[in-house]
Amino acid sequence: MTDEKESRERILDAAHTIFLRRGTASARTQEIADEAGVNKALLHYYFGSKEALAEEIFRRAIGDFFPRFFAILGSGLSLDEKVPLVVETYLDFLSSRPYLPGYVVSEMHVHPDRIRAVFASRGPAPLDVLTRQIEERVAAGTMRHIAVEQFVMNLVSLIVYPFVVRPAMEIVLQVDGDRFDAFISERRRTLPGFVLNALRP
Amino acid sequence: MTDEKESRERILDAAHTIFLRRGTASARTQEIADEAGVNKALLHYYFGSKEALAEEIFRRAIGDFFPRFFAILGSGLSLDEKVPLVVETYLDFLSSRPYLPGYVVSEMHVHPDRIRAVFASRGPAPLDVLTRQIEERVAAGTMRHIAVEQFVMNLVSLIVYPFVVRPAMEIVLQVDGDRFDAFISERRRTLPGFVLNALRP
DNA sequence: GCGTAGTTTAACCGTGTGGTTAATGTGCAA
DNA sequence: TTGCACATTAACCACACGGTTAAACTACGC
Repeated sequence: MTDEKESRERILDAAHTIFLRRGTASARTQEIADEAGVNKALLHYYFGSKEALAEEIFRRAIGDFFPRFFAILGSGLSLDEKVPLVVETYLDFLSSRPYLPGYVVSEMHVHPDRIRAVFASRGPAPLDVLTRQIEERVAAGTMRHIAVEQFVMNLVSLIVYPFVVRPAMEIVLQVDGDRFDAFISERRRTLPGFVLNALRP
Repeated sequence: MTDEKESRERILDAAHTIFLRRGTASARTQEIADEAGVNKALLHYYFGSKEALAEEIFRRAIGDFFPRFFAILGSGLSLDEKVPLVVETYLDFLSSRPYLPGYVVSEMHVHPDRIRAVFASRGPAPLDVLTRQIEERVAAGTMRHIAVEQFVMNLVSLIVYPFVVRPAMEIVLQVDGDRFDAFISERRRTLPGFVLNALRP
């Protein structure tokens, strides 16, 4: 074929779609091949096995996740600027990728080894800038003390968790996408204040 | 056999163990049968299909989750008592069930329909008590306004999320269980203050 | 036009898996 | 002791699935 996009790329895109929707274990190589408009054998020609393809997709999915998050947290912005920016950026990012969080969680639950493989290449999270900012504020008496890891975990939890339980949310709130979006919009407004306020002395 | 526990119970226990560890799709009925010390056919004798068994396990897993949470939230305790109690209870609950959150998320991601089935039997979450308590405080000027759903979501996020990403946590923090436990202990201490503080006017 | 290396396909293959079957075991009521 | 319903098993089965193979198709340098 060699049509428009290269077959290899098309297979990757298709794999992404199918793996994220069905979960790796329930995804069928045939369905991926179909989605890519390609013979199933071609998929093995390029990637060797379903397993290898799955790892590639997982690496990409995670690669999207963390860097942009820690880029903001590690930047020179002040805390008061950082928190809203992280909230806004991350909520937008996740809003446009409904299947991503559930997929990542499922995958890391069954294949914790894969996380290790991904994190082996990048270093550990660079939190020194943030640490210093917190310490300064604490010293200045404008903020309660909190361990950096706890701070980051709180921030990430508040941002990501609703997407992780989105399927349940939509049923509990009796909604389809629209009301969920509204729910997230409200979080965009309120979360920064919530987090910053929580640490006032 | 009819040994000690009834076979049916033993199969359920085994299924719970295997499904939670491997994820439903990757779990093998043979492995469940082995774990239960039982012939594979017996499992079909009692439950008809792997699918049916999986639904039963999911229903139980979720059944453990929500009721005890909303029981506390709906109780007559004051907000200042409720929040710490929820944090404490829920963190303990999850600490002793490491695979539960990941399993539930995976499962609802691939089978959103199952959630609907479970929530059809119980009603929607009873949040009226909590709503009133928030309104009273807001009226008294001792609390910022916040929508109940947002309040609950924030609370649950902060409590559950670390367990959901536990496999990644343990790699990022370069730890096995002990340091994760310490991390959670610190949350038990700090979360109630964090949440309550966040809503001061 | 021809050779060659890289793509792509149709047709297979082995097997792991969920599920079935028919026979045997077990306890208990009459 | 027999009859009967429930419980349990060993041996099968069909087939969906991941993976293979050998041949054909393309493009491109010479």
